[in-house]
Amino acid sequence: MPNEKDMKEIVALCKRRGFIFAASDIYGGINGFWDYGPLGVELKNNLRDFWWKSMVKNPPIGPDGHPVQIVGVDSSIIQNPKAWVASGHVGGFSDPMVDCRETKKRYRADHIVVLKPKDGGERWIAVMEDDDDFMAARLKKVAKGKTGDDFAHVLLVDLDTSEYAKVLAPDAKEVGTLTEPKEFNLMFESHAGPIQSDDNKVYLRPETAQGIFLNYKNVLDSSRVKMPFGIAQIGKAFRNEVNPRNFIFRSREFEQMEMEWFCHPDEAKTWRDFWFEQRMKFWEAIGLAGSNLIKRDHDDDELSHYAKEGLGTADIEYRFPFTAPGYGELEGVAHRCDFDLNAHQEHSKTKMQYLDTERDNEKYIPHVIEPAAGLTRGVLALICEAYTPDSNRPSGVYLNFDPKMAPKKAAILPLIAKGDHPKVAEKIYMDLREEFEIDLDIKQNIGKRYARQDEIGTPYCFTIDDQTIEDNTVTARERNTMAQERVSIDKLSEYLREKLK
RNA sequence: GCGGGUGUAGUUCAAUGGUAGAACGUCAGCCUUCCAAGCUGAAUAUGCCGGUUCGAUCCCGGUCACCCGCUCCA
Repeated sequence: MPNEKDMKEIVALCKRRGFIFAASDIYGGINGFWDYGPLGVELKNNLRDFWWKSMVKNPPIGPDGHPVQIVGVDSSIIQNPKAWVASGHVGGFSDPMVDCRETKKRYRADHIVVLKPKDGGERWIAVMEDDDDFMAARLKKVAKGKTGDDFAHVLLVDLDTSEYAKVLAPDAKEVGTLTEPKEFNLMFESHAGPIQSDDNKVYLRPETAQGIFLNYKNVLDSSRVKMPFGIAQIGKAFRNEVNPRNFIFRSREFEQMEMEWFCHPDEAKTWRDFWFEQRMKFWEAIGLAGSNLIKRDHDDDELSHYAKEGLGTADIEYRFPFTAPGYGELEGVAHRCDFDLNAHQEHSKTKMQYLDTERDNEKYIPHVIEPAAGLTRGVLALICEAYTPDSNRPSGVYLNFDPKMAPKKAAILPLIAKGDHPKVAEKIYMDLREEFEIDLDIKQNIGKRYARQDEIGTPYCFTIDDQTIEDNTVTARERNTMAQERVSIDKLSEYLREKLK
């Protein structure tokens, strides 16, 4: 299947050409961490800068026909731990899990209900919470037709672990196979200061959003922003994922691009719809168009703690090779209500109310619409989308990056490594590199060099030949079609500028 | 965290209880007027730790990493 996008080959290409390496490769790697190589960092920066431009520097026109207002921040990765208590991450970002020694299955301890026979029977039957079908089937099988009413219902987490010996696990045949609950804390911990104790325990942020909420008041007091407005941030975030998988898709250290849009509660729906549409346009503008990009609304039972009320969350998902025919999340647009500002107001005793002079001096805590995108997931989507096997060209594959995203915009290639060609090439290179990311490649035959540029997704190659010496034109070779045209040397900047729009 | 699989050069693959090979890629030189051409040469590998053995890349144990399936995934 020559035209299938094979994840193994994509990963190999990423390493071979310097996009993405396993972190600490020479020590055998480390699970859940990846490094960006010379081309990977260019690609990531291009995506990052395009996001910043489309949010902060040149934000879209709002529904009322006027440009919206968004400012940026860059907050610390480590915050006062109270911030994570207030945000709900200390309490809610960890789950107690139990394993079954017999069946090797794992369950959320707080989702298991234990049925204690009212007649004093010694076998306590564990079932999934809120799953009546499962309970009925289970009781039919192991309790001879008794019903739920014949039992006292107790949460597993409320049992003493010494009582686990009586518990029959949900899929087990024998009692007493459940392990003690283990905490799965998804937040990385460290210590601020050289002496480790509980007193100076700190967390590496699991999302960049809280750094925005913590600075909401500072920004409001210093920046002359008015409701509605946004605060944007790009940065690293850390999660102790149980099981990092799928290359850089689920890693323990990753990068987010988040914008918190503050607005009057009555306008939340308008802005939620507006931002979702804008975010779709963003990804489409850099090449993720078509059926590989979809919208998906979250089901009620998967909503975050902050989004249970309100309008919920809608994801923008991309069909990665490893999720196909399904999709994987690229970005979520959530209605966080006033959850975060309320929580911080309560915990920090700092007033988060906004005095809206344009609404008759109404005081309110604004609602938040949050478009939160994965930068590193975006990079992966761009690579997967661009990866194009093509048996008709020497490289066998090329990366069809949108020119705006391509790590190198053009390569300058003297046809022959001798005579005047290299001199002219170097001059063109020096001129163009002031404005664009440019490769200068002199050695080896021209076919090899075209092929190499195809593999790293360089959209244009400018080749210097004898005619160049006579009339100051070069051949411009286009990556996708391999078509060539002659362009005047003094028009090359303009040529690239036009193509990169 | 569980189960299964895989670890040999940058990549894709060979081979072997006793000197680890190839192709492509990379680098250098020659050649070359437009798509990995040709010639010459070079560098680079048995994931890591331990055991058995005279000798282990090969057998065994552990570990790490990756892949698949569960589980999990604010």
